[in-house]
This record gives sequence, structure tokens and C-alpha cells, in this order.
Amino acid sequence: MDLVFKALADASRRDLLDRLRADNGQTLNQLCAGVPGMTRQAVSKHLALLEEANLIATVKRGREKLHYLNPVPIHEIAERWIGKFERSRLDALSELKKALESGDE
Amino acid sequence: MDLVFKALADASRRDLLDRLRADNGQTLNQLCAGVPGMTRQAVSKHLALLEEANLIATVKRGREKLHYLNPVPIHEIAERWIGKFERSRLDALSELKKALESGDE
DNA sequence: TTGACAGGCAACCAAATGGTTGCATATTGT
DNA sequence: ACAATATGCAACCATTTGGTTGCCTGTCAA
Repeated sequence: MDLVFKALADASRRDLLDRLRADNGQTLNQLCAGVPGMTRQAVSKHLALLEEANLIATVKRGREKLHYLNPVPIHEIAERWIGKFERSRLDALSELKKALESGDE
Repeated sequence: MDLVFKALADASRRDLLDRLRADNGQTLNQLCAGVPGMTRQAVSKHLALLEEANLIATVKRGREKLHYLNPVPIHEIAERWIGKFERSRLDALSELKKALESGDE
């Protein structure tokens, strides 16, 4: 799960995921065209990381490689990690408020 | 939002958040006691990052500094970013399946 | 078959990151 | 006042990260 978090930590990689969500199954060069100002190799490295984190799956099709979004790890993060923080959301907020108030004593 | 993602990318920092969720309002030294094998300064740096990302709020209380969990940024991530991936979850999965099948042609 | 196109691999580089040690400052209790 | 406690700050170090350039491999089409 750490890999997923680290993969999501970079804005360029989140952007790549966004582009795949908008248009799934793109090739490396297609993705490069969408992210100008970065070499193909840089994009390639980002995609490799995303693939390692299992956030995208790839299919080799002749000489090109199609990239597909895999939403499962994001779902798992939402379920297992964010969920428990959501549950204590209001609770923690009221605690915080109380603490801030009592801090003025 | 980038700060939040980067802050969440580190396992030690996620651990600190977990500890605060379990016992909110801890001081630096209390948190250090919970994470052995790391100097106070290391923990302090992590907390500074979490604070910068607005994931924790702090209250100075005499010579000690209390740390409170702020679940709002996590909620925002869940809403704005994960939400849209969740919505396309099954859709992307079926697309992926189709692509994998047609890849065998 | 032979370009041209899509991608992979490796070396290299600068900057960011996670951690340390050492010292300074502020608060508290006796 | 003063020693102990709680934290802050700065310099330093090793590793990781994001990026580059240069070259190699594989595939398609004329």
C-alpha cells in the first residue's frame, strides 16, 4: 500500500491518472503528447512507478503499449485508510475546538 | 492539496496520524515514545510537515505543544479526488477486461 | 529489406527527503 | 535562582527522486 501512496504523491503521476481516466488505453506517446515539457523517458518512468503500484495495467499490442487505469488500489485506500479517518471526522473536529477553547484559559 | 498527498506518502507520518487518531492531543515527546527508533527531531520534522499540510493543528500549552488531528484535508481528498475514481471504478474494470481479452486476438 | 516509428535500458545529475548531532531557548517546579 | 523538562533551530549526511541524454531493440509498412 505504501507504493500506492508514494505513486499518488506526485502531481505529474496524478495528472497521468487523470488523463487515463478521461481516455483509457493510451500509448506512451499519446500520454507524452498530453504532458508537454517532459521527455518520453520521464513519462515512461512515472508510468513504470504507477504500474508497480498496480494503479495501471498495461497491454502490449504490437510495437505499442496500451495503458489502462486500475481503480482497485485507490478504492482500497479509500476503504481501509481514509474510511477510518472519515468515521472520526466530526469527533476529532469537536475535540479540536474544545482544545483550542481551553487553550485560552 | 499536493502537500497533503506528499505528507500522506510517508509511512511514519501515516503512523503518527494513526496514533493521534487513537489518542488525540499528544505532545511531541508522547508521540516520540510511541515511535521508538527515531529521534525526537525526526518526529518533529514529520509533525512539521503534517502541520504544513494542515493535517494536524497544534496548540502551545506552556512549554509543551499539543498535536490535534485535523481530518478535513483527508476528507477533501476523499471527496474531490478519490470520489471521481470510485465513480468510474466498475466502468474502468470492464474496459480493462475487454482490452485484455482483445489483446489475445 | 530497410527506414521510420514505439518503446526500453543505463548512466548520469541536481534537488528533495529522511535522518542525524549539537546547541539554543523557553517554561516549570523546588 | 536554578536544574530539569519540552521544544526549536541549523548544519550536515546518505539515499531517493525526478529528470536528462544517448543508445539499443523490436515492429510495421513501403
